Amino acid sequence: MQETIMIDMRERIIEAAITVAARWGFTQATTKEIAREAGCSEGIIYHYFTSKHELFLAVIRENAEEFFSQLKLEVNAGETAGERLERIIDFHFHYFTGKIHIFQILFGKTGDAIVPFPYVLKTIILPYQRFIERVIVQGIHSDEFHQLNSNVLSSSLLGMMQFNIIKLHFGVKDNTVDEIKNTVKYLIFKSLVNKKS
Amino acid sequence: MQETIMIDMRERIIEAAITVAARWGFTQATTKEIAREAGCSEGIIYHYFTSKHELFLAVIRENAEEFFSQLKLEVNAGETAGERLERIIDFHFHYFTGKIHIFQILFGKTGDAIVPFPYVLKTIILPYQRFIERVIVQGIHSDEFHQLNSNVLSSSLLGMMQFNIIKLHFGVKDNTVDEIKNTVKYLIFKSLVNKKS
Amino acid sequence: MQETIMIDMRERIIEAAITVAARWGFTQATTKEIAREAGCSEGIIYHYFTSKHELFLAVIRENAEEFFSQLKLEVNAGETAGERLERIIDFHFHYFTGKIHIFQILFGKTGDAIVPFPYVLKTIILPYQRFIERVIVQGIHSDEFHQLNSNVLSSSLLGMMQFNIIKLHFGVKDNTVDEIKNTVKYLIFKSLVNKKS
Amino acid sequence: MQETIMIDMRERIIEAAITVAARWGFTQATTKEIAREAGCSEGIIYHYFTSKHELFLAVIRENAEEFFSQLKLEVNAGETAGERLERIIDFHFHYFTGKIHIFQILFGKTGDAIVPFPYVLKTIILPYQRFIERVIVQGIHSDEFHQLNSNVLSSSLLGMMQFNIIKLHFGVKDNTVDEIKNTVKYLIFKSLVNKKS
DNA sequence: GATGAATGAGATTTCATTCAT
DNA sequence: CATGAATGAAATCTCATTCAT
Repeated sequence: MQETIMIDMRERIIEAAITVAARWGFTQATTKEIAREAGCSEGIIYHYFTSKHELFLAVIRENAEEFFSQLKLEVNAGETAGERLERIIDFHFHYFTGKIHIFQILFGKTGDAIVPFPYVLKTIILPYQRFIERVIVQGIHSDEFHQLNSNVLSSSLLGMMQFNIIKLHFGVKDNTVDEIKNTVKYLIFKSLVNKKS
Repeated sequence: MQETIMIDMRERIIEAAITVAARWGFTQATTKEIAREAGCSEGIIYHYFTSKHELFLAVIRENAEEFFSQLKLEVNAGETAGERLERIIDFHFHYFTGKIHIFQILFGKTGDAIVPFPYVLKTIILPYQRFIERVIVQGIHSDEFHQLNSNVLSSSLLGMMQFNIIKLHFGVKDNTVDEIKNTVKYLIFKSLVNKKS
Repeated sequence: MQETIMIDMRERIIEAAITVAARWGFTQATTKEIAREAGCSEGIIYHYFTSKHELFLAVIRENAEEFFSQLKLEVNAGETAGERLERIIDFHFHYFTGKIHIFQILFGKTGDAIVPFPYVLKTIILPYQRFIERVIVQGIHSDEFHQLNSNVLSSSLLGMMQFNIIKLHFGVKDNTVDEIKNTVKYLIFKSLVNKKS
Repeated sequence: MQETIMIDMRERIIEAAITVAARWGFTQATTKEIAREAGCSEGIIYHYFTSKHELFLAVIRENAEEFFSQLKLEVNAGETAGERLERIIDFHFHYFTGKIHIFQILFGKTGDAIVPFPYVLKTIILPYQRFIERVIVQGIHSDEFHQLNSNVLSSSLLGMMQFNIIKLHFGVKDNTVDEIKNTVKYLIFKSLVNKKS
């Protein structure tokens, strides 16, 4: 009857799966709960996905695609390595403080019987880290940045952003998003950037 | 029968619970599996703990106590704030690359139906972060460190250490533990330390 | 659109039902699978048949009719009881080594929640056995055959033909069809036929 | 409370499984129904068997063992091939008209999704047929029997016995067990036995 | 203390059948 | 006529917890 109810059931199931999984993880997300959240029967889930496992692989795949395409669009608008790195930080905080559900799914858990962490690490987190690393390497080559361990640096940047966002997500409001962003940027650029530039 | 086998069944159950939970999380750790790992019956678990939930609260509590007492012992041996911060980093990598099971339990998962993340955050992660923060604040007061946001800084340090350890734990050997430690220390001290000191 | 594709959807569903049911029985034959095999939607099945149960009753009824009409045509061409009995054996092996799926439907699946065995027994198997029995009785009356228990004899003939065909159907090629037929005929006629005839 | 209720749960589940499967086959035999028949909870089935499939494999294995050991005991008491063959027929009718459930499981269906017919054929029916065949071959070698196709003969004997028993099992009382046995024996021995012997 | 058989609630998955289009 | 999305009941299987021994 209502227009909103009529929109693509497959999409609604995926949205519901994210919402429910964000609470306690993939395994704890029951099909019953997902169906309730999506406002449909449990059976219909199996019309669109062959199993709960397939459903979550689809959730991850489709959200990862969206994340990376937005990330690249945003970051490539920067010209220097410094600008790009700053855009990465801005985008990360914008994305994960806005769409909090997806953050949970993509970065929040180290493993689950349904979607093992190694899979998430390989398909999402490491590609993201390496994307950041490439920006740092560019900066080093162009002499914009110091010769530092770009791999550990990019991993560290990701780690610090994540941890601060988790705190926010669980209601620990020690700082505003801007305060966090500024300190993170200071930390990174203080080490990386050549005095003159 | 044998004395060595008899020593503290309670302890053996806790150890087994850690081992099993390290694999896929608290919920996926079944009592059957824990009993098998501990070499006892399922029933006896309920003699020592009122429920699976209680068992894991005990696991967390007792490991947290051990972690914090070791941490303090190690860190307080440092005299200046700089020394103490360095000892924190050394201890963190030593502890979590060695006792990998506990790392998983304490820091690895953002939530679980059995042991909700907010509980872990409140009882373990935030106290740890605030312990680090106090060291930084000391350094600022003693003019050893710059006037920076100590809260974000300590959170960031925790986040970057964690992320690099997760990578190691899941077999991504981009760097040695020493390379990681050195870069993390450089990153932190470059921002914090006054030129003169 | 194409005429050839359109010809008798009902017939196509019945054919598909036989093929699918021959695999694992009536209950295991899902409407989804039948629809796939027939190249139509699941819904249309319910336009031609009120239920899956009705569909299989129709499958059995219509195939039984065809079988019996061919059987009678073939057998009645024989003049003596001996000739007729031989024609029954020839026809049975000819028909069921060709139409192996129908054999499975009519004789192979002895009972199922969808089409109970007593129904199959009453509507197909016993009428067939009694048809054979009547031929034997004729032979006895005409003094062509010995005075033997025609009921057990006809049942036995049916049983031995069935068992040998099942073996063939499941790939046990101990003998050729001709070897089987010859031995079965020898067995039956050795007992039945009067020395003189 | 009652003594009969206390006997081995595993055995009770197996007995119940046979009873229930005898009705509509393995697939139709639900764990709920088996539990009801055994007077226990559904869960306990999985304490003794890893799956419904395993349960039925155990049912088949254990009954087959019992059947073959009884068969051999009985048959080997016969001295000549003729005596042995007669004992096979007697035993078959005794066994399958008495323990009707097992007959259903072992010989009644050409296939089921849970226990595929090829498995039953290979592990039970063909070994049985070949056991009969060896007796016939012995008789041929000892010149007791005619030179006939022992394979088709043994298969046919099995087929005719089976078919007559199925009729009895489903209440078609055209003949008594003794009438059937006598006619089957006449049929077989008339063809096989040398005039003189 | 210790065992492990037994329970029962709940999870995933299947599928005949219906119904809006 | 024809489609296939949607439903809901039921089936298999899991597992924390209890309890007689």
